[in-house]
Amino acid sequence: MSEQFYDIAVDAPLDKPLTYKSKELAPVVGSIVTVPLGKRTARGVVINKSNALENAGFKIKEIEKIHSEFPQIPIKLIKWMEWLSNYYQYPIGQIARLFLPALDKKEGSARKSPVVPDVLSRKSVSLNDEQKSVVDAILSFEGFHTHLLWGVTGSGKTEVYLELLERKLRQDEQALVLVPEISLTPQMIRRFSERFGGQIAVMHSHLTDREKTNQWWSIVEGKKKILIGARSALFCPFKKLGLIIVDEEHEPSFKQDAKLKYHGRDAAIVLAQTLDIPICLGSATPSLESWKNALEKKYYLHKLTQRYKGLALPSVEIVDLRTLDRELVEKFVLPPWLSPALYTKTKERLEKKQQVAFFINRRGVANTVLCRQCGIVKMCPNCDISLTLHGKIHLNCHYCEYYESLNEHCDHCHAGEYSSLGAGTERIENDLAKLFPDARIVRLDRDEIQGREALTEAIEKIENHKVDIIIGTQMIAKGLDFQKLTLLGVVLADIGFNIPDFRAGERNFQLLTQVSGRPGRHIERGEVIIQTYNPDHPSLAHAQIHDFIGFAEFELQQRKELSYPPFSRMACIRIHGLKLDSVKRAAKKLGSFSAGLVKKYPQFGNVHVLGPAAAALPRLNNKYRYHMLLKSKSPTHLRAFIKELEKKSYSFSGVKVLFDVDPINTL
DNA sequence: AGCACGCCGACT
DNA sequence: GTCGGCGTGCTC
Repeated sequence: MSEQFYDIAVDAPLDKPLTYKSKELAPVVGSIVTVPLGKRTARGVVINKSNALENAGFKIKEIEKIHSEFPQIPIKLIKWMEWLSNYYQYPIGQIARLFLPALDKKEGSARKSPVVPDVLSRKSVSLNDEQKSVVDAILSFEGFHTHLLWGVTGSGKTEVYLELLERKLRQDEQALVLVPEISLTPQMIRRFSERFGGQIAVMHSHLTDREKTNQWWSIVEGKKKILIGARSALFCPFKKLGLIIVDEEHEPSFKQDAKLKYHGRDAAIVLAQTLDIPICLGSATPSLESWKNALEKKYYLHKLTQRYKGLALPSVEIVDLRTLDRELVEKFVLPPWLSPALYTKTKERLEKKQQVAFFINRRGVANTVLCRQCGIVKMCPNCDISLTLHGKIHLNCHYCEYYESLNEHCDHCHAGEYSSLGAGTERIENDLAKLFPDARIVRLDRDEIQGREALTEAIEKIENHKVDIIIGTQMIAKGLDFQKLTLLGVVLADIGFNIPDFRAGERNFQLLTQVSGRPGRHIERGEVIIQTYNPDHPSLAHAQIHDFIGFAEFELQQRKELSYPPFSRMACIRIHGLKLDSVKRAAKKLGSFSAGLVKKYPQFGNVHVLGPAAAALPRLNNKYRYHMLLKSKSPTHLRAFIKELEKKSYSFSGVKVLFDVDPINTL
């Protein structure tokens, strides 16, 4: 047998595959191998037969071993891997590793509790006409198409998913259902098992290595047909994948923020394209990226408009905190965060023995500053992003270098005093306990509820009506459905839309829409009260009338004017290191290097460089952090630009430069 | 990511 | 003297 060369993606942070040779072993593209690497060995995937010659300037080593216990990675998945590596600027060998299970194969031993519950009942669900026609429409296409399923809360997106899965299974194909990690509750897995019995596998980060390995093999060998998982489930090499569903496609948590910083939804779309299979994105409040694609007919839009049992959506009332009735506030002795309207309604509901929830959006930990009198928020004049308060008087923009110090009185009305936003759950709990001494209160937030059992316990208490008032953060926004809950108060909506991010409005709309779907799903029409200092904020006004289309239209116009995504692509360059001055110096050098690129090459003329500036958290884990944002209408040029910066980035000692393409978190 | 090499402080 | 701290550089 003659000697043959192979390009192998080895498990090391190298920017390209390495070349190895072999005489006796006959690996093929996709084989998992062990190769010598320096003074050690490493695993890798054969990604090419190479025509390299022996005199390439380095010594070509021999492949040590082929792992025939693993199936070969299909060529299409290798293509996808190459796309990921190229697009997200991450070493291909470290992507290859993600395809392999952590442990050796072993047949399932008796375990504590099965990952997927043993449910036998094959519940068949009947679809309404709208759902049926959506399923038919989606399945009428052959090969790769992206479908956007837009359905209001309670319109039965899951039924559509179940039917799509059923039909795919009949064709003897497998399917992948991607969901945000938080949605992967035992309740939701049960819902799928009730329909598909033992054909379900599950994959998420809370499983043990043994559990993950077993689930992995059950899909790879085709014993299980449907994999429900968080984004990491994308890396399972299916035997015969025929459909991908991405539920809650707008969820920012689909973006991984460490290592390979991929977006689960976007990577799924490219995977579907590579495999030439359909993909269905679902949401009640689609991301503007997806919505724009649907408007431009790049995605097929399918609508679900009818709610289950014809229940009306809750009424939403907006309370303007700037113009409270002082007399009433004093009469009831209310804390400053509580309006007479919300207080009175709460009282009414409690007297009717119904439940009331108080929602606090605590995401805005970054302190935004606003005038108590006129409600105007301090904004950056360059970026149209709210400024962030540091210490007592320092106002910084996190997108550019803009800085100012805070004046005593409002720059706009010259009368009101500034105050920074933030009212903790604990404070609210204490105040409510005083106002309603007989009410039983439960608090659901990260501090109070740790782990799945605590949450399940709290939910049971609420379901059995052992609780009258629920105080919670995002935790109560997600999919919870309580019989007796008829009133929900959003304590301070402003925290949500003033975080320093151009997507703040979008997130806020999504969140308000989501919480507004909670109350009144059973006994009577629900009611939502939103307290705010900015009653005219567009995300609020549209959420009030459950108007996604109107919101999207407005927001897209804004994004277009400021050329933010989806009208451009962004990349965040993160620069960090232990010494402030070397980080600063590296950041400055990268900044001027970037400016040079823009000037020198006409193709980079459409790349806009913002910063470099100190990151919102300027020191994290003992490391100083700077960042720089790139914005461009052309993804191709942006990628080429990043490649140039990457080459340059090796020249700084003691400083690390990381690339985040399509960043979700720019803090 | 590993692993080795190399250049400084502090300890038998 | 040398043991070991971790900054730096390389891996087909």
